[in-house]
Amino acid sequence: MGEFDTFFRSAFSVDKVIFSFDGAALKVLLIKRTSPPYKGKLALPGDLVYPNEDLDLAAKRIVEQLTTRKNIISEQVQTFGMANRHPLGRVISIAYLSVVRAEEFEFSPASILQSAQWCNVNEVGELAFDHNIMLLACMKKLVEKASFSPILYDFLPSAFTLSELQVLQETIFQQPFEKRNFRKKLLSLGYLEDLETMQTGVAHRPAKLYRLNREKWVVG
Amino acid sequence: MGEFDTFFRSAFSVDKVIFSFDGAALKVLLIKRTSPPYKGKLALPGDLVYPNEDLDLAAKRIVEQLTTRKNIISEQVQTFGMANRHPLGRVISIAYLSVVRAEEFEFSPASILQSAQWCNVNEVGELAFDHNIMLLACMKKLVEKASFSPILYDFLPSAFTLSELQVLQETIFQQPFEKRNFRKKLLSLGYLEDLETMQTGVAHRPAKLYRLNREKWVVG
DNA sequence: ACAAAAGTGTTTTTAGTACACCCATGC
DNA sequence: GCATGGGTGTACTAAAAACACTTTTGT
Repeated sequence: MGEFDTFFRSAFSVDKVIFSFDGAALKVLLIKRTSPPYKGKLALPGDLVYPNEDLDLAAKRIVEQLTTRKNIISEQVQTFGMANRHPLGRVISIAYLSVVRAEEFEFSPASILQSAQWCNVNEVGELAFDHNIMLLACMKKLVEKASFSPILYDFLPSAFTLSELQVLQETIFQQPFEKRNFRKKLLSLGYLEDLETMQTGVAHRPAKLYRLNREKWVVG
Repeated sequence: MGEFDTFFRSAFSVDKVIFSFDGAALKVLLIKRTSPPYKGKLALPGDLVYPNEDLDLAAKRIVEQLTTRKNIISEQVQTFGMANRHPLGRVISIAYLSVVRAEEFEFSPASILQSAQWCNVNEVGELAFDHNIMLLACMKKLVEKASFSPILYDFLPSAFTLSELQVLQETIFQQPFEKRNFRKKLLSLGYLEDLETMQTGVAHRPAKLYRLNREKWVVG
């Protein structure tokens, strides 16, 4: 038996963990599977990778099949390769992470057919395949990245208030921050720009709006 | 054409980035390829994954083919999946990282046949496949992990001096540390135990030996 | 005695923590 | 005018940075 017969009998898939934030909780995009295996079960959106398709492009394709938006960044997180993880054959799966704003992530007809929905990450229940483990790995990665990259700002609109940012960080890091120290710290970092405009239509003193200046971001 | 024919024509391999430290520089284990493609070229050790073999076990197997030692920990780093990365077919490769002591990593007959050798990571030249990129990704991962896990202690013998530890950290983080502050910091962390023995046979004041108490390690 | 690396204390600077009150808007 | 969240300053504490000399061994 030649190498081809022995080894070239496998497939790989990409599964997407797409996060958003609704102002109170971290959400993940799930679909209801329309075909076996695990038909009818909630799962992460994903697909097999075409034989001549780069992995990163497969991740991009899967996102673009779900929404009418373009240019969403995908980041590889981890590969899941237990021999028995897929009931129909040897399929390893590479988990990719994206962070989006739900308001801008308009569902495509294809994702509506699959009952795409935003679920609170703490209330997803049992998912198809090893997708619960994938979700946990991506949540961990998100927390890691949050300390060293501007990834959390992808959850927010381009203009946001410091309170919105604080609630987001408290949700992701799962700890409360003291208001004055939080504001002092963030403004001292120098990458938030005061837009010199205000919230409107709120039943309390309106907050200043800020934007992230990515050029001024420095690691750490 | 069914799903099987379309998709189940791929293979995956595991490539190992095995690091050691010779007291001055970070080293990586390379072999000389004995078969095409890239025959005769330096490469990371790796192999195709068997159809019913877990990925993590494949990583373990590849390490165990290289040395007479057992129980070496492998950690998954990143998956490389450009469609054209392997000249003979669609093969994605999962890079795994290990940290070992070269003194204890006795080469097996198989690795001697492949001219296994420790190369300074800054002097590897052009490697087979996309292995230069893999090496860089694993070096980055090593630096990341070094801040949050006791991985660097796998480079050191069980009894080591603070100076050895300092040189190691300076090499990995590529920055010098001030001696007194370095020692104060590390001893304050509380996970180094004074073995109450000394170096012998050195032409200067002998240093105290310490060991890592992994139970006392705390994250951060 | 000298070369070579080990070992140690104190001051200064910086970053983090804790804490309480006034402000602007919608209703 | 009152409820709601926005916005600010200062004192205290802990950690990090800077810095120079003495000690122990082999040769």
